[in-house]
Amino acid sequence: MTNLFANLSDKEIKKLMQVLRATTVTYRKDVNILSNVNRGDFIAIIDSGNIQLIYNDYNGNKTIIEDLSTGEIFGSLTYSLNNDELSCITKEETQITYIEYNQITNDEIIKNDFYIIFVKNLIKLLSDQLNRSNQRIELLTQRTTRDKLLGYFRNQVGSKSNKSFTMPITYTELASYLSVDRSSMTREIAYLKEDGLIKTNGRRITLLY
Amino acid sequence: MTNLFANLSDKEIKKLMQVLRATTVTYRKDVNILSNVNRGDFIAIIDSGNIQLIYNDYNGNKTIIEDLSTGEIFGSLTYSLNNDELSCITKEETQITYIEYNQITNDEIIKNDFYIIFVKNLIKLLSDQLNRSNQRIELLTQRTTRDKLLGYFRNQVGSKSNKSFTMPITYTELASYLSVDRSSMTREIAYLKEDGLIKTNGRRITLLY
DNA sequence: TAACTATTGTTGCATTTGCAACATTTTACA
DNA sequence: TGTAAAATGTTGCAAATGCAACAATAGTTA
Repeated sequence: MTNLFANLSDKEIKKLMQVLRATTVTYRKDVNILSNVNRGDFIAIIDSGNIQLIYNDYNGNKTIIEDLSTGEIFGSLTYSLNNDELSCITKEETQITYIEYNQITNDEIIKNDFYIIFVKNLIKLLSDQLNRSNQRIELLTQRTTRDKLLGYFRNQVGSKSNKSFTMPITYTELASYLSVDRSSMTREIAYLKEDGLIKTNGRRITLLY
Repeated sequence: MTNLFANLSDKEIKKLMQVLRATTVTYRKDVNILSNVNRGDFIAIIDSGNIQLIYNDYNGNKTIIEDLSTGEIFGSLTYSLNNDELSCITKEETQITYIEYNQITNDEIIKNDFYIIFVKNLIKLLSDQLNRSNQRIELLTQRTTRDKLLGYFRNQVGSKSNKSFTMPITYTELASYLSVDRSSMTREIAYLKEDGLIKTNGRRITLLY
């Protein structure tokens, strides 16, 4: 369940979906879901499943811009999807709810007293997404692979005292997230171990400084 | 004037500011404005002036994460500002309006019928910011300086037919935005010219492909 | 307008990184 | 449980890039 409907009862959600004129679609695996979306500003909520936003370079390269799963949102509110350089591929069977941006403030919806909860949820969701994007920018602007890795590791550790964490994604995905070559990244992780800055045990990483 | 108050009359804005318990502060040049903010979620709107969000590396490096000016917003809704790795410096005399996040949905404000306009403005502002961040991520994830530059240039040209534009920022700032070494970037621009991909005349750039 | 500051241009060099081409290990699933 | 697919590890090499150290302009302000 997405946070877009947090603090709302099932009944209220149902009512909300109705006045928002929300539509729900289920896609098979490996479908480009934007190819048949009739445009206009919209929000898409991933009810279940997993999608990837992929940037198609003008010279044919593909870059995974973002990997989104249950509860996360995307759409023209988060990305400029009006160019054909972005495609959006389901990585498994995926259910998506679409809401048109203009419906968010339609005449009917604002009569409901729970509307304010919905609005606050939406603002929270957008700002969370913005925080994530900006956190990634912080990492991407690091000059070296080493600094990107250490930045990521420190984010994961946060303010925990034991300075350990288990990788929430694969190393392959991490390389994509940090936009570095995977093999070079593996090499740099080896150097980090040599230099005594980190210790690893499979997916478990400990900062030693 | 920020877009946060678009489509609202002066009277409505005044009322809104009052019920939002918004506060306005003016800072001198080169002040770290977050050092004395009493935290909690907030939105800051730049009424006039210019600020830079700066990431302070654990080893002393500083990176300009973002450069914001009149009309733009920042705050905990857009950045995790609770760590002390980010500082926020005014680059000139700057006036800022603060709104506490929790006030956005307080009891008083929702009685006003113009509230819905404010909400829609806020959502628009957040999503614009998100679009900007994500557009930057698209560039930062390009593997080479060449692709970053071409990506930026193509964004600037957009769908214009003449494929020309005038740089809205300095080359120095562009290097920071793309997170590449400035001198290397200058070199790459020279290569792009040699290869006949672009033509430049000072700040004026033309794509030739 | 003189003097200072910021921006832009240039180049040699060391280092980092991407790329390619593998071997090995783990995971998924029929 | 066996097999295919995905993830991880390794390494040589060429290319891209950061860094440093300048010179040359352009822009700003006393």
